[in-house]
Amino acid sequence: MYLFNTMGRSLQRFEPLHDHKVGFYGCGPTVYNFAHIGNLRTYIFEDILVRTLRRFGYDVTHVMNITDVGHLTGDDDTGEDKMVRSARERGSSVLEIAQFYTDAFFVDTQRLNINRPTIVCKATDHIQDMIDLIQRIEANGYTYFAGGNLYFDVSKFEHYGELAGLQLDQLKAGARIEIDPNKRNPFDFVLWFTKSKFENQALLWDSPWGRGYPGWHIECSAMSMKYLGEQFDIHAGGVDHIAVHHTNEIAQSEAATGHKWVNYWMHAEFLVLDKGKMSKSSGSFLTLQTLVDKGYDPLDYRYFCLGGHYRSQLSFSWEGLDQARAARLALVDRVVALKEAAGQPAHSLARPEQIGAAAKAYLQAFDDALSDDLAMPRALAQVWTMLKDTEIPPADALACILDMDRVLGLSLDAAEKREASVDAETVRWIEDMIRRRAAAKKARDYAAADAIRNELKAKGIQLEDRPDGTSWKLTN
RNA sequence: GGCGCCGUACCCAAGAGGUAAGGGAGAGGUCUGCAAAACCUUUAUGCAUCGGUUCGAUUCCGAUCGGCGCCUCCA
Repeated sequence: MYLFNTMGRSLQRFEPLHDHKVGFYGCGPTVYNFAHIGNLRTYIFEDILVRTLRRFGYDVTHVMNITDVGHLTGDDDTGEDKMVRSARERGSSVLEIAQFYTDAFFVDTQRLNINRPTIVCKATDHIQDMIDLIQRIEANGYTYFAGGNLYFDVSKFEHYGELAGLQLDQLKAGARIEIDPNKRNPFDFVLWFTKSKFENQALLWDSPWGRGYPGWHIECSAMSMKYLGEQFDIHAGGVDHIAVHHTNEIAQSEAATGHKWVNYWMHAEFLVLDKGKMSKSSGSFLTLQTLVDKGYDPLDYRYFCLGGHYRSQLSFSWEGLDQARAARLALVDRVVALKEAAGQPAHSLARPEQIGAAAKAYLQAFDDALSDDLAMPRALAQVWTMLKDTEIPPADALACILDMDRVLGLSLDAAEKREASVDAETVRWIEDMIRRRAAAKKARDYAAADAIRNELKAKGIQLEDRPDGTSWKLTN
């Protein structure tokens, strides 16, 4: 398969370090607030990546960090501060707050059918690993101590900025922020703080450089190497990480080990609103729960994300989400219909390799799209074209779509008539109404018949007259 | 100031140097007492604008306009 590697900005054939094993590290959430749907887009992308790699036979070890140290108390946004404050008043610790948002994060990802990473690791559980790594960097001569903090000296690292295409002399340092006067070079960054820039840094640890806390980039270097080795295959995150976070991770990691660290860098583009990216400061902070509260299924949002390529900005709108929901429900209906037509339970279906040639061609096209840098929109197009191909027997189509869903992650195997959830009493009532309407129709009293139909429709029940009688369904 | 991305039908969104996937929405039709559903058909001679390269560009190059991102924690 081919993946777009930010390092080199090109499509590259994916060759894992070790045979069929893939070491994958995805930057996880900073747990001082709820994740918003823009954040979630990136995790959906990573989920698609992992599912695709596994589909193609790789044994993936997926590591994700939980950043529960750093700027937890430095967040001066107003939104959720009361959360922190009330927790403190109740005697809760910052770590308990972190745990709260970590739990919330995994509730969201689970609702989106995002597979849990193989290893989830918290920064605060790995302080010693970070200290050990910093000492290696220090021993190799890449650091200096100033103003109470230990800095990484970017001028010592020859390839600094390669990932982002940065040329230090051309950057306008401090364009948007004041330069730390302790830095020799504006792009130097802190490995270990003893002088907090926040007044009440809550978490402190002893270290060779004094009591303090780690810099913001070191945790990813330390934890990824701990679980995946000093060199591994893929590292992913949002595009915003390219210039600073990942650039600094590379510098410190390779300064410590003296060799290449990561082979493939992948970055997901932003979900954008009319006015730009989603952020707290602009007041456009939508959580998955907000969508649920408005009546959407989390998978509507997953489907929405599947509609755009991960390397393109995706514009969010309620209209767009409505369209995704309509498409997803149509897909589910289709699968339900196929199940009935195929007349057999899903588990007894043909395995992919036993599917007929016609359907198999679509499966191949689907895989081809995935292997071309995860071209989900094209893969989705194959899904629909296959489903509308009348040449394909229902059983084949069903086996095919369920196999595709191993990557789509839309829970199509669980698709069933939503009508099954209606309670028995209501069903009896509906059936009674249908009988009364049938009688009215027989008497050619269409006004009465239509009145019954309208009454049901007002309750969200749609009647459908078929050659073999009248059936009903819930309206979308 | 530096770096980068994008501008495709009513909406979302693929794509490709050789004549525009898919979904949503809309329209027409079949069916129906009428609907609904389903199915069929259909909706960009056109891909921001202006130049250039080419037998040929929307796809390559340049300029312009517009939008967005990064250079600060940030998905």
